[in-house]
Amino acid sequence: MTVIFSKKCEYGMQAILYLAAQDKGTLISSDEISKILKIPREFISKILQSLRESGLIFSSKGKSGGFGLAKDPSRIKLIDVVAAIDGLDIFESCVLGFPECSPTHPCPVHETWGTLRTQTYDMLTQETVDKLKEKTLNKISSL
Amino acid sequence: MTVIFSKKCEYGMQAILYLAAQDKGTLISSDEISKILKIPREFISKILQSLRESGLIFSSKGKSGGFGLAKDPSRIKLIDVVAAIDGLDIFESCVLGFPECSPTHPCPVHETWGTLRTQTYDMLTQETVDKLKEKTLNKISSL
DNA sequence: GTTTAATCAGACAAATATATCTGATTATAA
DNA sequence: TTATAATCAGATATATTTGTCTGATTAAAC
Repeated sequence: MTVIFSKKCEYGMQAILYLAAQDKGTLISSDEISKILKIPREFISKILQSLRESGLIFSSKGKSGGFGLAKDPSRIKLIDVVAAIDGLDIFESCVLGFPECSPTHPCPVHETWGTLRTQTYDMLTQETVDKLKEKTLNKISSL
Repeated sequence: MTVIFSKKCEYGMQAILYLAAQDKGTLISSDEISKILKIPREFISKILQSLRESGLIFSSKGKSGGFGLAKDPSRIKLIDVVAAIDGLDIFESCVLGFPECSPTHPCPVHETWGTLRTQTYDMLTQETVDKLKEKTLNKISSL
């Protein structure tokens, strides 16, 4: 096994990209997200709830309710979803699993890994969901 | 939760680096590795067995037995340990968890992620355990 | 030869991640 | 006002990862 992000986080990113790909103001039900993205209904439902608690999306209850982005898509970054679901530990802890890996007690790959990690973090910080809208629509259309 | 490599894989890399940091020809017991690296005895034992099956290290049974590198440290790369324990799926599957993420059906971050992934793969391929010996000795001395 | 210290093998246990079930609550639509 | 379709909440179930236990096997040391 090797994972970058948990399933929850992957699904969360897919879902938020899906919401960002909709026309502004439209509400999407968890059922639709589940069907389109092929994610277990109850599972994505939980994930959407936690994204709502994190303030990235909002929800409307009752018939014809659903989910939508809670703020402007230019202000929602992939790293926000990662931070909300998986947390940012991965960007601080040692890739070899050594305890107390730091500049003063570096692991054997401390610097080289640090560079890659920073680049990854930057990428996730620069990628806002609106920048990815076109590509998301493209991907969705092939699902 | 966010993981790059599994605990098994992290421990495996630590252990093989530890073996590579020893004088050539010396055998190290799983008990020593367990104590120095603070890894549960029986757990690292299993991991060492699987690394032996993969041909990266060898073992000698009986009193004064133990483990050592099975080939020249200049020929053992970190990616070998990853391949043996976690497998290389991470370098092929979609970071957003989309099925069939490919150049013809790319996910929204397909290219940018691909670049980072390749760099990571290259790093793990270039880092042989002998190149890391000095740094490993340094780290070990602080454990 | 007997003791000792190591690997080896397989079952078992605990913790975590993933997924499902049940039913309550809410708000729209008929 | 009733039926419907949605979110919400908490408990439960399954799968995977991580870690432990027991004992067999092996080979060096005494």
